[in-house]
Amino acid sequence: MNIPLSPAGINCFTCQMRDRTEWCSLKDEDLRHLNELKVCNTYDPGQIIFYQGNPCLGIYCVEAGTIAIRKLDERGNSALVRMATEGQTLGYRAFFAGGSYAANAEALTKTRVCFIDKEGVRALLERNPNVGLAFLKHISDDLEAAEDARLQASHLPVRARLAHLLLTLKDRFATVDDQGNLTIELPMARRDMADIVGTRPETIARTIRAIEDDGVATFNGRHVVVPDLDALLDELEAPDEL
Amino acid sequence: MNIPLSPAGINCFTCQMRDRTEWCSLKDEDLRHLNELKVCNTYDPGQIIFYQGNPCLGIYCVEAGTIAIRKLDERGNSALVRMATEGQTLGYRAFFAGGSYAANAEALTKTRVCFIDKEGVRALLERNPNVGLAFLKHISDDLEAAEDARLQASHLPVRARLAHLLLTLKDRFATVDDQGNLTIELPMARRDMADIVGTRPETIARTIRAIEDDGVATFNGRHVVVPDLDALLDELEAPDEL
DNA sequence: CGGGGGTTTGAGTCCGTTCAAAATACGTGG
DNA sequence: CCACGTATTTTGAACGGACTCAAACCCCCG
Repeated sequence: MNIPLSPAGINCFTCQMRDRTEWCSLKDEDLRHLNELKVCNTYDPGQIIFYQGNPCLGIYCVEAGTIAIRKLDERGNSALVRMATEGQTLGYRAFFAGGSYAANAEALTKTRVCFIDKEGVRALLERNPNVGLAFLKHISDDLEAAEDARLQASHLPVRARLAHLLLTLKDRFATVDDQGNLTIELPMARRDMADIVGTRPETIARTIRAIEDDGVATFNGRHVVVPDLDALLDELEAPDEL
Repeated sequence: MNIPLSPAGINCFTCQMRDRTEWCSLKDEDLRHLNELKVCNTYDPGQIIFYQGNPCLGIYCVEAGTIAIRKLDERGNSALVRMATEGQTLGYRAFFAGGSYAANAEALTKTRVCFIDKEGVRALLERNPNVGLAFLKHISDDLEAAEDARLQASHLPVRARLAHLLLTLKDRFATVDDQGNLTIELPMARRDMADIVGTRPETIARTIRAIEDDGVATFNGRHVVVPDLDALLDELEAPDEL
């Protein structure tokens, strides 16, 4: 297969993503240090970057591609906790809590990831307190998102939650086609959408059907066309207005 | 009413809870600083310590009592995000994310809380890097708990989730009665249990009924007797075994 | 061209909700 | 200490959304 990602030998100094990461406050010496510590790897779709239950050996920095954080329970139920794209960091929760990873990280697309080993992270945290603050902010945001998701899941019907997912994906995967329609290229299978919304694939299929019947969006495999964004926005309200 | 809480003028040096908080690594000079910064307050049941949507002015440290963190959505639905008791810190999520509080904090019992203002927290963070690490650990644990709760909520029936809640409350509110039975004194109303489990009060009532009929526990207002802990533990499994 | 996984559809069931009313607990003032 | 009004909890009946089980379908790939 050909290489959509630039060759290895990535350099933190020239990394386009750095400003969006926790490392954005690092300068000169510290940045040089990070650059030496990190180890780069590429993954194909479907490959697992780290496994739920494995001890945390360090943290990962996504340079390119899309990754799914998927959590499994004892009986094989799974939930897609979150998705990570360029500039995001993975595995920090386990690192700070000091235990094992609580979820799998699975590449959805071709992906390039930098790994920074535990000791290295610790060293950088010591050298630059801003790194710690950046992580605190990041985790705080995640926590709020997780709690919001819980509220949503228990009070909104599947249809509203699916609409919410589409709007989330829009920010990262949408383009505008020749007719001026909004189109979204879904980065995941129906199964994954079910996991993320907290339901079954059958229900996702039926809900998609219902949304199409109402003319809010048209689904064609992973290709979604949204003629009127407002109509999709309206789906977010719970079924009570007048 | 009489005074279950000792008089004001609390001192961080003698605070029994300090070892359990993020401040456990503070020594001498820093601790003195914290002691001067903090402002103590007492609250009666039902009083709000801070409001969802209000800007974060600092963080709170619970010295005695039980507090409910309750989140409301636009339509008046509420969910009990978590409960906080002695030694826990509140409001740190908003502090680090830099925005407003994402939930109400409401005293469930008589409560004494110390407030540390934003600037003060910042100063302590700078003086002692361990404080930041302690917060990172704390938030990481919260994040995992929140994500677990989400998985639970979408895959387990109400009955299992209620059992889970009872087991959580056991750690903090259970005693053993004269016959050797485990008894739990619930710190909240049915309404709150519904919120925490993510359902309606009616369903909680019915589920309690079902649990009683099966002899797993006996409810009498807020007084719960559990004759056999194992039976309660069994409720956690999903309804599939043989 | 023949699998094989993922997706869609269908029918039936169950769990939890809604709406409404009865019962109980609680706090207040007489 | 009791009576009363209010709020919470419990119960009932009917409805509905999502699940389960199972079969048909589709698309991709070898």
